[in-house]
Parts: sequence; structure tokens; C-alpha cells
Amino acid sequence: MAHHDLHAVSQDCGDCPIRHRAVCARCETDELQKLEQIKYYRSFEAGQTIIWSGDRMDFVASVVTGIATLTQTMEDGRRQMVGLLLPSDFVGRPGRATAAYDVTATTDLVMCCFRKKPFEDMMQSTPHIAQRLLEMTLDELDAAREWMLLLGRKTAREKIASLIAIIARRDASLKLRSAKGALVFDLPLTREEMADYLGLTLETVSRQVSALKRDGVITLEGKRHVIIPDFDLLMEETGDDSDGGFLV
Amino acid sequence: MAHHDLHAVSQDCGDCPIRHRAVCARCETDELQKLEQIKYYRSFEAGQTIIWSGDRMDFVASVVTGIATLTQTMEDGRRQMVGLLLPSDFVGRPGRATAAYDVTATTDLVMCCFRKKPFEDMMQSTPHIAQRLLEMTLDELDAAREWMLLLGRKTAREKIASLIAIIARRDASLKLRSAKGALVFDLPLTREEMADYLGLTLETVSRQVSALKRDGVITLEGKRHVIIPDFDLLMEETGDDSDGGFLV
DNA sequence: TTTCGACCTTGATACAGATCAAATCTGCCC
DNA sequence: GGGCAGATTTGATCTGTATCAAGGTCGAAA
Repeated sequence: MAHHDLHAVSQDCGDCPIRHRAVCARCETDELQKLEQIKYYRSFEAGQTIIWSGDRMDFVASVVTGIATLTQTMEDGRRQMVGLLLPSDFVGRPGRATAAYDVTATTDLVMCCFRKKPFEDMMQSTPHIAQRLLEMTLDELDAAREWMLLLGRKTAREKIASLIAIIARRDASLKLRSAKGALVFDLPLTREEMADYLGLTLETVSRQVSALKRDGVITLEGKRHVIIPDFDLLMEETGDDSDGGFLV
Repeated sequence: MAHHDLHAVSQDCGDCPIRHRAVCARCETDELQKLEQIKYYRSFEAGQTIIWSGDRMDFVASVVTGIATLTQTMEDGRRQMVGLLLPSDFVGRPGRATAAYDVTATTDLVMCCFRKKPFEDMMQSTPHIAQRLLEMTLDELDAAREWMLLLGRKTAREKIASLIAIIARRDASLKLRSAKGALVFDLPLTREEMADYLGLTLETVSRQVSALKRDGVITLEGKRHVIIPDFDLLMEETGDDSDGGFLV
């Protein structure tokens, strides 16, 4: 199945689905051609671990399709997700030899990879890449700080509402939907992954999802399929200022 | 007093205390000269708010001496500190018009400022600046993720131990001390600020500080002066892997 | 020297979310 | 079509931290 995805992805950067959002977004055609020469695709199946924290990591990559997570684990097994990687997000750090976090595919996943050394060389010679990477990193830092507020100060109910709102908004931005009307999407995370994301237990996640459903904030079909009849109502449950966040 | 500090800081980048760690760290002498032309110092007194979230911000800056905080506040007043700015840390985001967080001086503070526009122009023409900024931003992102683990999964006692360890380590790196022996320093934060940092209440902070003191992990002289007789013992209380983090 | 205010500590109690423990649901393999 | 494993829900109870409420400490201003 991952194999199938792989072939669904064009090898031509020109019509790559993340062409205008990924680290290559600002590249001119000639720069893109150079990148094209050093890129290669890898695909992973849902559930596969892509990299273990501490492992040597000799490539960097962009997520093309699918979803991956970054997690940290304490010695006694407590886990915290520290990043959710969506199409166009960047993995790996130029100038660092080993991975700082576990990277796991939560859905089938295709990544566009570059061996680290050639990529670092290109960064030197191609300001457009470094510029875009800086911009993306600053965005990620903002997202991480938004998340710190969530982890440190929000209630369980607010955390769940925030997560659903983030996923819904992001999903909507990919589908470039019409502004109003009910949002509909599938949760890409299990209850346990949601718990790892939110600093909760999976039981609390389950209870709060049920509560939001009972209160009519969301509708569930099955365990994963979510319908949001009124996005503003959901936003009121997140605890954020009315105008909403910006997390992509 | 802040005025006094201001004059204690050399106007000459050549012997600036943060010359080799700040955003200018990689600059050559000629590049430094250009920066020198557009820089100006500002000083703030302890407790002063430097920027309010949402304000127009027409400069970026490096902390030269003193400590500042970045905080986010929810509508109902819940607060979460999302960054602790130490000497050499960078404030502001090129390409963004308004501040995303409140910035507050917690001690007397001196900042080396650049008006945004000239700085952005220099970033274009001076890769060394953009490179260094990317590196610093990636470090901050790592620190933010370390912090997410703390906020999401650590106990109150572990949070306090982690914070004290971070401050101690950072303090030690500034004083370039001998490796062993007791660490001694002053907490730069009130109990309430510590609480905002750690996602706790000030009462819980106070109780856990007292508990660490009672258990001999730290010694207190007055409320703020901390002595760490055995750093390894403190590290055991943080919940982190034995080799320790790196959050400089 | 007294007073004041900011900061901190400590105690009593409440409660949100964790933990422990079953059920139930779901898709999948045989 | 039955059995099984993983995912999810739900219930009962426990506990760590918040909340509410006094006091205590200390430095600075009067």
C-alpha cells in the first residue's frame, strides 16, 4: 500500500503536491533541477518507525504525503509527542549527526529525502533553500510555543477541542474548502497518540471526546470520523482568543 | 541602575560579551562594521515590559546582559512562559510586523537592537547572519520541545528540579567554572515566574522548592540564593536520562 | 523605628485527571 | 461465522496539584 502511494507521487518536482510549501518552495527552476538530482523518495507503512532518537541520521527529508510524529520518551516510558509532521513539513537538522527524537509514520507515508551532505552543500550555494528553512523553522517554533501554552495551562477538554480544531483547520487548508458549512475529516491519530500529543492519558482523551460529542460540539461516525457542525462553537471550547490561532 | 549597565557595555562589537554567541557570531570584521552602524542599545529596568503581544514591533534585538521572558496569556488570565531569554538570545522575527508574545525584563536588561528593515536587508546580503539565525532558531526549537516534555509529562518535583538544573547549567556556562564542586547562584525568577514557566501554581512551586531543600537536594540562603551540593543528585530528580540535556 | 507592600511559606480542603479494572467494539485471519 | 487482538469506552477509586486562606519575612520608604 505504501508502495502504491510511492508511485502515485510524481517524480517531477514541477507537479509535486508540496512544491509551494516545502523547503524547496522558493527555488527557481534551475535550482529545482539541482535538487531533483539529489532527491530520492522513501515510503513507509502506517506504524513504522522511521528513525529512533539517537540514531545516526544521514539524510533530511520533506513529508510528501501522510502524517508522521516526533516523540520523546523518558526512561520510565512516559511519552510526549513534540511534533506532528504533515505534508510539506521538514525532518532532520542540517549540521547534526544524530536524530533528537523518534520519528514514526502514523499513516502510510512518502518522504522526499536528500542525503545530508549534498543538501548542506546546496544550502550554502542556494540562499532560497536556507531562507525557506529559516521561515519554516520559525513557524515551527511558534507552533511549539502555542503547544506549550496548551500543555501547561489548558484543561483536558480545552486540549481535545484545540487538537480537533488544529487538525480540522489544517485539513481544510489542504482541501481548500469553501469557508462555511460543516467540516468533515478523519482523525489521523489513535486515542493513545492523541494522549501523547496532549499530555493526557488515553482514558481521559476518550472521556473528553465523548463529552464533546454528548454536548453536540462534534459528531462522531465510528471512532475516527469527525463532523464539526459549528466551528465557532468548537473554538469557544479551546480557550483561545476568539480570532483563533494560526498553526498552519 | 539600568542606565549604569548601559555604560558598562562597550559600544565596540569587538569586545562585546556576546560577540561569539549572538546572531552576529559568525560575522567577519567587515560585516561587523556594517552591523555596528545600524545597532543601538536600549536598557530596561527589572519588571519593565519591553513589548506587548500584538504590538507593532519595528526592531529585532539580542539580549546583551540580564534576563527577559516571553509569555502568552489567555483571555481569562492564565499565563504560560514560552521562552527564557538570556544573554545572546535573539528577540523578534524578521518578516513579521507584530510581536507574538509579551516580552518582559525580569532583571535589569541591556539589548542590542537593530531596526527591522536594515537588519532584513543585511540578512539578504550577509549569509553569515542568516546562517547563525537559523542555527539559533533550531536550538530554540529543540529547547521548546524539551520543555514540552517537561510541561506534558513531568511531576511538579521533576519540573522544579529541571528548572534549577537548567539555570545552574547555564549559569555555570557563563562563569566558565571548574567542572566539579558545589554550584552556587541566584534564582533570577520569583516563585510566580517559576510557576508560569512550569505550568504550576506558585504555591506548588514553593512547596516543591521546600521539599527539595528538606531532602538535601538543594540548599537555600534566603529565598533566592541556591547552592547545589551534588549536581548528579539534582539530575536524578529531573527525570531526564542520566547524561543530561543540553539546553544551554 | 515603624509601616507597608511584595514575596514567600504553610495548612486545609477540593477536584481534575490518573490509575486500575472490566466490558465492548471492530476489523481481520482462519 | 468464530475467534482474536488491538482500539475504545466506561466505571470506581485514588492522588497530585489547584484552590482558598492565613501568616511570615524582608527590604525600603516614611
